[in-house]
Amino acid sequence: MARSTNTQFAVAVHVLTYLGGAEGRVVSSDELSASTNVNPVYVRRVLGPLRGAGLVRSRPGAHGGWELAADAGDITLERVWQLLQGDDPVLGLHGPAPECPVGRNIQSMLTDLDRRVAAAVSAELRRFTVRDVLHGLPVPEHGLTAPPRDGG
Amino acid sequence: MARSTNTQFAVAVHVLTYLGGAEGRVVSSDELSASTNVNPVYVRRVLGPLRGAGLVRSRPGAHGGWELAADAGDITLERVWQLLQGDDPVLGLHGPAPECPVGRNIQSMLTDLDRRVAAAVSAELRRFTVRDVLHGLPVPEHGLTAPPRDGG
DNA sequence: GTCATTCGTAACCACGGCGATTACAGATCG
DNA sequence: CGATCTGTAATCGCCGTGGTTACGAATGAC
Repeated sequence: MARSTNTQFAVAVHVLTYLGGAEGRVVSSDELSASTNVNPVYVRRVLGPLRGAGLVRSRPGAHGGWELAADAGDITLERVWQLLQGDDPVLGLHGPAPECPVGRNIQSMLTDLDRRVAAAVSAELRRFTVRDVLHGLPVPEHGLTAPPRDGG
Repeated sequence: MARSTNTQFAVAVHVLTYLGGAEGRVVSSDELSASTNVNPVYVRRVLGPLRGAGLVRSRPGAHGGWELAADAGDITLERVWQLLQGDDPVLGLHGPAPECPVGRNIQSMLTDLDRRVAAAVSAELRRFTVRDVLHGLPVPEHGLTAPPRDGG
């Protein structure tokens, strides 16, 4: 499934926010490493997909480093999540006995359920951008109060 | 954080659904193991917290086994999730440099964000019960379409 | 009472993911 | 040229997950 002890998303959001606060200054992965407290190599590894998606730019060589390639207000956390977690299951699935029809049916239900939960996570993350993290998350209007169940 | 390759939730839902379809019959962990394709010891380990919460009953000895202790329509998947995943972070957090004020601020933002996402997951899972998994998940009314962002 | 069955739980092991670390090639600037 | 910084591969240790074994206790059949 997606993560457990996977810190890529947290590191990515941290770095993006840091860059958003650096106002165009080019920041080395060493400096980013100092703030995130993770290895500079790991920082570059995490930032790779973000660069591929055009969220950040990097420049090698002396006085090189990283900077945002888009407005902080245009980078949703959903985008970051999707780039780093891809389509990994959120809930975690198992591999039921294929010869058991009951098991196979439950498996397809769980897969469907996972899709819905992943969509809920995406929807929540879509509400926030790097700018929000930088300036403080907006007060929640929904998301902490839950709708009633369907099947009740 | 919560899980990555953690299958406890999936196994639990599988077993609860299986028991819900067994209509009061007492089912051994060996039989549950055969359907879920995981070890019977692991089945019992996963079921432990559910028994503690009164969702299932177990009886040792000959002809012993497991049965539901509540109506399948009263067991929400949110309850199962909370019992097994507890308050583990959903997004996965890192440990930023404590001496960096920027880092500490971002950390608190990420913790807040994780709470919201966890609430969104809970809200989605609250819509479904074991009965829903048994009879088929209801058609989604919301959850696959996302609300607009706050901070835009 | 005796024995087979099943849960309860602890102990130990193997596998795999995560992130640190090292190493080295390529790019860039003074 | 030399210093700096990215890009990337290779390797390592740690830890969570789940499998496996083992043994005690509870229950029912006989």
